[in-house]
Amino acid sequence: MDNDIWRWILEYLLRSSVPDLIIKNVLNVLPLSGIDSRLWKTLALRSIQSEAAMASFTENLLEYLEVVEEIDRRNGVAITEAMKEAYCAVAVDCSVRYLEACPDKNTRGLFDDAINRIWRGRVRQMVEAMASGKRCHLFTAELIGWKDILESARWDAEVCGRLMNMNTRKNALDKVRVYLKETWASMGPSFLEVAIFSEEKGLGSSRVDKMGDAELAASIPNEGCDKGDSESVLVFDQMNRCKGTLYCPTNITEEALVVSDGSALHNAAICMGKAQVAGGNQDGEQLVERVGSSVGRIQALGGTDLPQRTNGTIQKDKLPLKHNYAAPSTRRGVKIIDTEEVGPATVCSKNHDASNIQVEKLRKSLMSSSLELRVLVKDPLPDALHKSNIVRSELATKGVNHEPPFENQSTIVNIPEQNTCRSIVLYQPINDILRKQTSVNCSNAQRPSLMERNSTAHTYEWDDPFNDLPGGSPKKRRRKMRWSSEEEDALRAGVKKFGKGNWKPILRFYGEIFSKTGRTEVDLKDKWRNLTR
DNA sequence: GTAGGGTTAATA
DNA sequence: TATTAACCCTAC
Repeated sequence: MDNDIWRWILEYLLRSSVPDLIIKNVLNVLPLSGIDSRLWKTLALRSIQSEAAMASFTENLLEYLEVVEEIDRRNGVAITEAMKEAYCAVAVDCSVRYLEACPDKNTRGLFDDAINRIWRGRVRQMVEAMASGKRCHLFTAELIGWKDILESARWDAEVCGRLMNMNTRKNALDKVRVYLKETWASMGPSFLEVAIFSEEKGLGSSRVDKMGDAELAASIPNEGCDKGDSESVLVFDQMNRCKGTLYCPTNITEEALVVSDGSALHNAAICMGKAQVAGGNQDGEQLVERVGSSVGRIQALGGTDLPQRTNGTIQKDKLPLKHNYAAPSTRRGVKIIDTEEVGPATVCSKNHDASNIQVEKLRKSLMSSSLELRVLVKDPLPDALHKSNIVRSELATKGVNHEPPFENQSTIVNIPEQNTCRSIVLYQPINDILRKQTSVNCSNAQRPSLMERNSTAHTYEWDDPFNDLPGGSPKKRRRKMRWSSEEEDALRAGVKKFGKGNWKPILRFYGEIFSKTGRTEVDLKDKWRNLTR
């Protein structure tokens, strides 16, 4: 199956409310190669959401937040206050819980361990990183303040008592919820949802071409303020459900945009006027690479801040490179679809071939993909359960993750039962199930003796004159390239972040460093073996 | 994609 | 010459 399709499906599932167990099974069978940073971030956020849904945080969540922070930092995305606060609150809760579990001063070994892991480990590393000139956006004065408080709780009974009386879990839950809501909104909907929506609305299909101004205009809900001096922008929630039309009270009345990409909303891409959209071309039919603006702000439905441009200039380089902008010719608007793959973004007011190609590709691939998924992924719920909403609701009450969308959940902290489905383990080494199956299926396979010489490992050096001989000539052996300290540091950091054995994600994450010397994931594995010998 | 054994070349 | 690091190959 096309890697694009896998990514679209995975992103869609991660953004949906399907049970974690299904997602875990999908992750087990999906080829995780080619996962981009946005998808890693989505995976991390889903993991955070799963933990939050359980109303009980583990230190994994700190790891997830650190991963997201690094991804955001590398992509130039600002680290929000909500994220910093969530990190701090979770760190506090993950410490204080042991204080509650072992109130007796003589049995606080677990609390001491937590202090060592979190505050003398993670937080201290941040301090050291800052001291060495590195930027660590999760580091805050509040964090240091809590470090001192928690340290003093080890010997100060009064501080200890105060901490035990605090509801640190609810505070952490609240902070994480705020962070998630904000971040999901800023990321916008998944590509699949955008594609499906645009198909339903006719914006991404050829149907648009056949629609006239009036018909297309009628398809867009008009709610809110007076249209007279306003500009309409379709507003979508984080699940890409249309929330209605937003009329921007500006003086610019040329053309409004139909924006269905939340990330574009977040990253400021509301552009008014053909000439401005097209970068100066008055008929609006010119291709434009990137558009975006963050001049002024308007409040979108659902509380999302919608960056808005209010003057005649277009700021470029505000949006990611790979966006496709397609505008129906007959409607004053531009539809923005994040395809991740279409290369330099284009604004097409006459037609939207690029997005149509993507949607068509998706549609066709999904036909086969669904069959493949059915084969590969075994739904943990029996068919009978799928058919019974009553049983489903019963499961939901038992915490089998049929919870409502996160933003609709109560803020009351309910501790679920112990036997409920735990959160997804982020970056879990793939496929225990398949590995087991493979080992069973191949149990009778003939394996060479360990003492037998590996006759296939003969290779020839680069300069071997026989290397160029046609017809099965031996493969060239690469020149030896010694590992630099930068590479070694990146590898160590990668193993710490992603875990040993996840060489591909590490390679991709530190691609800037490893690509200089052309390292492969096997090289990383071999080097780690050398480092740990 | 990863693990692990084997090969090769550089170095002490 | 022994050791080590880097690279290769194959099974799973």
